[in-house]
Amino acid sequence: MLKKELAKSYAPEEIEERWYKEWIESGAFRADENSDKPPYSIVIPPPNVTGSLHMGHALNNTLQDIMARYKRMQGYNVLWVPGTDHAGIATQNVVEKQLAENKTAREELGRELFVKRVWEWKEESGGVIVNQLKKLGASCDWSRERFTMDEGLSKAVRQVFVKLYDDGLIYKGDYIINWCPRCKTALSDLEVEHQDEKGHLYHIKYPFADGSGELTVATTRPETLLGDTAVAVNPEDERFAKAIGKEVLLPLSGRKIPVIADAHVDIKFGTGSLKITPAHDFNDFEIGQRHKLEVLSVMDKDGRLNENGGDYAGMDRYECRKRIVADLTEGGFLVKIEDHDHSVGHCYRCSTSIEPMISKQWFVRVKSLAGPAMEAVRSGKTKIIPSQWEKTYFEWMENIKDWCISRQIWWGHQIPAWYCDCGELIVAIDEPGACRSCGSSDLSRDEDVLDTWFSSALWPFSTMGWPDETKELEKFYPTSLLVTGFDILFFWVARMMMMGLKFMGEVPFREVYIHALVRDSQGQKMSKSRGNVIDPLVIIDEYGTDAFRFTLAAFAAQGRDIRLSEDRIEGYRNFVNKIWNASRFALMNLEGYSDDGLPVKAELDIADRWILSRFNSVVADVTSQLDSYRFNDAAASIYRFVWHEFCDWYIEMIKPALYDKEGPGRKKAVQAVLTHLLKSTYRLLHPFMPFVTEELHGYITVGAEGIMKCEFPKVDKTFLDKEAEGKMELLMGVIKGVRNIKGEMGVPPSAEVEMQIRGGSKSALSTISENIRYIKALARLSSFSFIDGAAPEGAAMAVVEDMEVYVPLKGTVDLDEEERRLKKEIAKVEKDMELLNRKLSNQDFLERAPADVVEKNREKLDEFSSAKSKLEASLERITCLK
RNA sequence: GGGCGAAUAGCUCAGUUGGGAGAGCAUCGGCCUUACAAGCCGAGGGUCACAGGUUCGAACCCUGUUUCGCCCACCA
Repeated sequence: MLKKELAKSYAPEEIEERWYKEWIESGAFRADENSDKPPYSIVIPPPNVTGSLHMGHALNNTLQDIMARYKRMQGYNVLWVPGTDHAGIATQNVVEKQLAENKTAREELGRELFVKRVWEWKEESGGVIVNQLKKLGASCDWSRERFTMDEGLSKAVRQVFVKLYDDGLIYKGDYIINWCPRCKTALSDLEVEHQDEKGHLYHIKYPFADGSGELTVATTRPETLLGDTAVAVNPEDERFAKAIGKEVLLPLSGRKIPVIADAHVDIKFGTGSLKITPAHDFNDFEIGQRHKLEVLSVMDKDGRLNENGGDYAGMDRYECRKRIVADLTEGGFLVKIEDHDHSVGHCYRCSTSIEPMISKQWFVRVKSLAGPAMEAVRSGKTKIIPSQWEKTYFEWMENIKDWCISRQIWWGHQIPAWYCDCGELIVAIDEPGACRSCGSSDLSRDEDVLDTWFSSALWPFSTMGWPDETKELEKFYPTSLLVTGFDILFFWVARMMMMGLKFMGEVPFREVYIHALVRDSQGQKMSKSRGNVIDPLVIIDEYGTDAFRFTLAAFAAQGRDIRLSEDRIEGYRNFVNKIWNASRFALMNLEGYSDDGLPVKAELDIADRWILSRFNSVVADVTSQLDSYRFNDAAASIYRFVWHEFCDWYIEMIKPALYDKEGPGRKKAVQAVLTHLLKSTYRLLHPFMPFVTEELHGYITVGAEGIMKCEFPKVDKTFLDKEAEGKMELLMGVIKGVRNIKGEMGVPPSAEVEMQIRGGSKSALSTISENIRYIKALARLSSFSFIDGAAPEGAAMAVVEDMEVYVPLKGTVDLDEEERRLKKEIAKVEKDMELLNRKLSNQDFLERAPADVVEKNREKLDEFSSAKSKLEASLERITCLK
């Protein structure tokens, strides 16, 4: 029997830990690859192993968990694959920092030892975020946890690389790339973050070699001057028509370089002539290609001037800039320096200014992969939600550039390419024993590793065992849903689309839900490097996981950033407590009750019919809201129902029955409805608040299985009851009318008053008399009567539908107060009437608006006008009494 | 330079085919009414950024403006 006493308020810590452990032990999260239930699969966006849970993760994983739990309860065979990403540069940086603290460096350790060291770090500290996800309640199938550098996933990476290479989609070559002088590696275009910086525009004279004057160029980067191999002007620019084809002398060096014409040069910008440094600027590189200019590199991998830098060799790039400017000034070459704001690229991992450099790198030719990836979205094979992101996706895909995939770091998937002294390049899945050309066994492997996102791109199928043909792939690929932030739409989503289609011949996911970013109070993205992070774990400690999760869901409106407010979290913490206490109340009143399910309809009272109707209507709402990823709407629907319908009204209405004041039959019926509703509400809430619902569910269902084995509530249309809802509206209206009078007239809520009702339709009156006990209890009445004839003297009055509700306050009634109150009510009604009158006297409205709209407005006007005359009559009587 | 989004109550935000403006928090007044003071009852509070347009009717659709945010882009 149910006889447990709950604590007075909900204390999350112990309960959360206990239940998570229980779920893991019972295998509740495990997907069954042999089950014939319909599959539903999600792969987690793998957090960096270096990471710790931030708000973005919390939101992302809460939404995934809501869907996973929802679908599981709906009877799907749910697979949620968890795992982490090796995060090449980020992880390497972490370990390098540790080495630096010990006054050593990776170069001193050597590659093998360094990589070993990173693995050790990963084994020790890499699991932090996984445990934090568990605190969040994430129902991942941990038995299938993956890491992007697991053996299986690494094999998948090599296989993909080889296939792309064999298909001519991977090539190696000398190109200008983004170089981070601190990480000492190439970066893809996406890994460069542009920021506006205040800089200068230096105007520098380049004298003509024939002594016929000079050209003045404008540059922001004078330190690259020694790498200039031309000066360009626009062919349309009449000012420089004669200069084209001449030569100029490079200042500080005297080297002769040609003046060329190229349409890229903007006539209106700067001086109209542009120095060309093909080795250190993306545009200049292209211009150089067009004009077959020499590519002269003047900088080394540290960002220092190299041997081509003459006197400046060995100097840091910024130091060099100062020196060159000084020397130009001294040599009379510097015309002027202007302030100039421009955007400068920075490394997304360490924020160092990017240096464009020529370097031999590996690239993926992505154009041919992008086509099918676009087509899949266009045709609806993959749906992006909210759909406005599709446009962004298409635009990027259409302008996609080759992807630089090699990185000059050690932590990651080493490129499966081997070189032989004979010049042969062998690309293979496994290390070749000998050169296939000359037979030499003296092969050296390419030093570079792959971009981290290369392995992430394979995640949806590599985690399921590809390239083997596994049951998992057969059952769970394509995955059902991907939940991610828009910040990695290109980095990750787009690339998964391309790779999935190429290697599986099928999209990686049916739907992609793009959620907002959780930002700080300035609207900035939260990140460790900015130091503006609010720690979700602190929030969880303070308010509990369920409250936190519910808050995130409630904030997760589509297409809008989230600025987390602690007030809201507190509010939802209170909501959790409300549910706890409603349950506590129920359990106190269920003693001796044995659950036989709902009684037959005939035994249900108006209150029961109403709340069951409301519940089923909310189930319908929540189901459709979750199906369309409107998490905030779903949260709001549940909140409103639980607090403002179930707790505020239903529980209050059934108290007398529970306190044995309405007979044993009624008590049992009420207990049954209460039990049913609580159980169903826990199930409805479980995806949002897994812990408290599981705990409470265990109290109310005796000896049953855990809540996760229960079915998510389904709409039972036979309970949808418009009649009951209409009658309840009336009853609540009367109760609110009396409460309003009390509140406004300074009568304490607990003081019992008399109520008289005058007028009203037959059906309204019978609804009231049948259910008068509810009104008596909730409005706290001492007595009640229907009256005919004259209105009572000295009574406060409220209009409810077509009735006048009087609360005689006799000696205590404050006439001035009642006069004020009535005037206020009248003013309110008049304002409403004015709007309606204006509408209804508009001929065009009457003619063109749909008939039902017109009719509705007419009815409302009638109601208001009748209410108004009643209020006015009452006001008149009050005034007479004064 | 291109694109996307936002502007609604003091604050944080909802508002899904155009049909009398909502929630939470905060504020004010009244309540320890035997689940909950993390609570209960009542109340006040908005020219829906601005200007036009479409429409019988606009927070919502169209045009323009202002402010803010984000993404992309090679203006030296």
